[in-house]
Parts: sequence; structure tokens; C-alpha cells
Amino acid sequence: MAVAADTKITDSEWEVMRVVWANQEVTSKEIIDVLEQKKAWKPATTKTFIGRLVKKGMLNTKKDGNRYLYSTDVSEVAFVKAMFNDLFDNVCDRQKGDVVAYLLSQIRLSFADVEKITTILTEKETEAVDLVPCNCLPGQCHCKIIKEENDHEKN
Amino acid sequence: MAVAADTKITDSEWEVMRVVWANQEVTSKEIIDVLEQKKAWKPATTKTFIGRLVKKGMLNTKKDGNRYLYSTDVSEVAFVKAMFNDLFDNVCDRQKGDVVAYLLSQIRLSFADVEKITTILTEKETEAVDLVPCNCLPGQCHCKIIKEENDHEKN
DNA sequence: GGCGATGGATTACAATTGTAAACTAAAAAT
DNA sequence: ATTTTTAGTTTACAATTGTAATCCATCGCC
Repeated sequence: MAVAADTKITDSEWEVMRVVWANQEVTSKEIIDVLEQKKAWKPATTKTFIGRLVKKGMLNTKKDGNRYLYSTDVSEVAFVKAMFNDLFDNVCDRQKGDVVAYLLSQIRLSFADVEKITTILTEKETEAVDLVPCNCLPGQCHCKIIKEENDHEKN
Repeated sequence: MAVAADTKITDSEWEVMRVVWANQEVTSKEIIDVLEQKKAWKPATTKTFIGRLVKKGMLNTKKDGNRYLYSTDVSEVAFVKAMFNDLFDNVCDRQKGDVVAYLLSQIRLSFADVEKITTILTEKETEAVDLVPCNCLPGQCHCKIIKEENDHEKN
């Protein structure tokens, strides 16, 4: 029921979604109030973003008198993961471990998090390699160039 | 010497940057060739992105006859980290461990990666808490609402 | 029942982004 | 030296995004 988190949204729309995710069902007024606080957006501005999200199918509307109750079928967690995955598309496989290490170093963890990550890490350890193969196009990643240089030396 | 990876670039510009990062110094032709392959961009399109990156100060130019050699002072690793950090701004602190766990589960690791991550994890373990405090604005995160509900029940 | 407030829809408009052609100057080839 | 090819610069133009005012329908209140 995740309704594909494949929809692209902008940063501003994301702000709106966060309010919706936080609340299950919200009125535009609630969204407007929160974002007037956080982003100093005029009500009309927030309305625009709500409208665009409805058009994109990210927000559902349920009529309630003269107004709508907004909700979404897209899970926040799934969406966030999809966004991060997207970013990863721009990164060489060989670099990803380093990026994850960095992210990990930046955040706070709960005991549950530690346990979860430990489990995954143990699993990954059994499949670890000396050098993660680079998946990039030649010319778009260091690895390839180094490889070519090596090949060159060999011949 | 990182020259602030604070500059925002678009996805398309990122493609160009990857070629530059992969090569130290490149000509526009090399960039054009790679991206004609990968993205089927017309040379003129790639030229536009190169131009915009130069204007933004992400690319340096060194004259070499009738053409330029392009290079950058921005480190790829630093840049990637900054981009991920940016994304994290849209995520509740309490959720971040989960996201990192997910990312970890998605990638391959080298032995060195495993070691590095293990070290960081061990460190994090000593600072782990039962529940990572939520940093979100009230109304923009579940945590706050749950908290309010709890507070409510208490009274 | 009329009127002000509220919420949604329409319109606006500049900046950024994706996509590229056209133009120009300089280098390479003949 | 003239032509052809390159590389960089300028211009173009539609789509998306940020930001918002205005308009219109309705709801609640006097």
C-alpha cells in the first residue's frame, strides 16, 4: 500500500509532507500554521504547495464541510529511503561504505538502532570483499581510471 | 582547501562534476563524450552545464591553447557528504538510525569499510540512549504528537 | 438572511533547470 | 592561406519551483 514513493517532490513540498506524516489527517490551516512558524511562508504559499501535492497524487483529500482533510498513502519511511537511494545513484559503489560510515558518525543512536545496525553489519561482514567493484561508467569514476592505468602498466 | 561544498548543484551538473572528479583535469570534449554516452546529451547541452558550473565557481579553468582544462577544488567525498547531510535535514533525528541501517543493508562493503563502521558503531554504542530525542518542530513530527498525547494522559 | 471569515482555485511572475541551436573565434588540416 | 573543425559564448525556450495575491464559494455568526 506504499503507493510508490517514486514520486519526486521538491524541498518545499517535503516540508508540507512532514506535517501530514506527523498527523495522519490534517486541515490546510494546520499545515499553514506550522509552516508559517517554521518557514515564514505566507498562507497562500503553503496553499500552493498543498495544491501541487494533491495534483501529484501525493496527498489525498476528503471533503469535510467547506474544507478538506488531507492525508497521504505514501509512507514517510519508505519515502525517505527512496530519496536516499536516489542520492546514492550519484555515488560510486566503492564509495558508499565510506558515506554510510560518515553518516553513522554524525547521528545519535538508540540501543535498538545499535542492535539493528550490528546485525546488518555482521551479515555484511560475511560478504565483505577486499575492494568493492566499481559500477561507474569509465570516465566517470576514479576507479576505472586507476584500473586503466594498471592495465597499461601490465602490458 | 575544500572550498565549501556548500554550493548547490543540480543533478545534471552533478553528472558533469563526476567526470571532473574522476579525472583531475579534463577538456570539455572528454566531458561531452562521457555524457553523450551515459545521458545521450547533445554536446551543446553539456556545454551549458559546464558553463553554469564555471559561473558557480565549482569548476576552475586553465587556458590551454584554444580550449580550457577544467578542474575543481571541491572534494567529491566532501561534496557527497554535504549532500547527504542536506537530506538528513528533512528527517527526524529519531529516524536517522533507521535510515542508516537501511542504507547499510543496501550496499556492499570492503573489509576496511566493515572495520571503520564497526569502530564508529562501538563508539556510538557507548553514547546510545533508549530513545533519541526528537528535534522536530511540534506539528512536524510524530514524536511530538505522541509526546503531547502522553502528556495529555498524564494530566 | 446578510456579512465577515475561512478555505480552496485561479492567476501571476521571477528564478532555476533541462535541453539545445546559433554564433564566433581560434586551431588544425589541406 | 583557405577551409574545416573545435571549443567557448550567447541566446532561446519550455517546464518546474518558489513565492504570493486575488478571486470565489461557503460556513458560521449576529
